Amino acid sequence: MAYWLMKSEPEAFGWNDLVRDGKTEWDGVRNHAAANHLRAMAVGDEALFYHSGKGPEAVAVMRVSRAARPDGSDGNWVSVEVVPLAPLPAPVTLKAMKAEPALADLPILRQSRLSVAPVSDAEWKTIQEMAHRAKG
DNA sequence: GCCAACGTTGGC
DNA sequence: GCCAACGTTGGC
Repeated sequence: MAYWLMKSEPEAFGWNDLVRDGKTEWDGVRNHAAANHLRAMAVGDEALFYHSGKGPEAVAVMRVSRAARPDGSDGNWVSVEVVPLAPLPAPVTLKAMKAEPALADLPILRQSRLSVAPVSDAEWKTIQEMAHRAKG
């Protein structure tokens, strides 16, 4: 199973919206690198829901419930379906991630505009631990 | 094929 | 609100 991180502006579509809807089509990705990550997702993979914009932070975990398929737009863009799993015990802020040496290679820290990115097993574990620690 | 101009995203 | 990073477009 692979891990991912997916960004959305909460004003447009946030974690609460996903919980309310029960599932969502993760579409609108118009960046080839990010789209390739969507294509690499398998059902059962888990992804951090990351709120971009003001006070950027990872807030929850969701699960990929359907692999990538064409999203119906022009071109070869794809979407996946995701379902909510659970909120993190406490949000993990971008600031905290930047301050954590174990996350130095996290793709979103190296390329802030990448909206869908892989997270390694070790990085995932680190972020989970940070979330538990932040809860206190 | 190169590069300047422009638009978008996202952090601060 | 501003700016940096990045991608795309269009002129040459």
